[in-house]
Amino acid sequence: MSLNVEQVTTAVTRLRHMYPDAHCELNYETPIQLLAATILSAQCTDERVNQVTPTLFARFPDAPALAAADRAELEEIIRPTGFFRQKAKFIQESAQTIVHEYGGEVPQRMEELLKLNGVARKTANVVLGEIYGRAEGITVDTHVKRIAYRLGWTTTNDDPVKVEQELMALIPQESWIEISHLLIFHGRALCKARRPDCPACPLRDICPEGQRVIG
DNA sequence: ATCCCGAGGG
DNA sequence: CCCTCTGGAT
Repeated sequence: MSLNVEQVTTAVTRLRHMYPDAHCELNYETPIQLLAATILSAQCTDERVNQVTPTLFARFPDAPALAAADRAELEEIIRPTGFFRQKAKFIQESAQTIVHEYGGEVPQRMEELLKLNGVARKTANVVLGEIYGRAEGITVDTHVKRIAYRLGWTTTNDDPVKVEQELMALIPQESWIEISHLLIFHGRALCKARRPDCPACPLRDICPEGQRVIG
């Protein structure tokens, strides 16, 4: 067993102890609502997503409503999350496809989810893991990508698909859903993009980046 | 490689 | 001012 595989086991144990409640923090009631919230979460804190989704879901509660929504009204509601024109387009077109092609139900297969405009592997992995408990891959967002690279678990920091493949080869499948939540919580708390708090980090002894930082 | 895009922190 | 936040399409 390679060094990194042992490090992953060690890291998961420590992170689990540090963030026993790590989970998806997006608020939603239904699969289509999670899909919409996840699209909104691109380059945006989930805290801000949760500020707009109550209004969004009150006004457009399901796929038919989102599909038929007035685009300008939809854009206005989600504006604070940034990229609001693209996100409104993605949410509405996905809702229309789901209504017309999938009987109003969010598809349960990766292949079908990836056909939705605005949905790539990150969003598909969130939906599959959160709604159906299915781990076909690993959710690689900005936190997961950054921390995996710092830990030396991946060789690239700019190709999320390659990062996901390398992590899938390194991490046992039963941890695929959990690892993303743990790394996201860790990214927000300590292993931040700007000024990571390495002195407080429980992974410092197994982190090349942490040992380079002074403090 | 570039564009979409707002809000908060340093 | 610059950087970052559960990205994706062109």
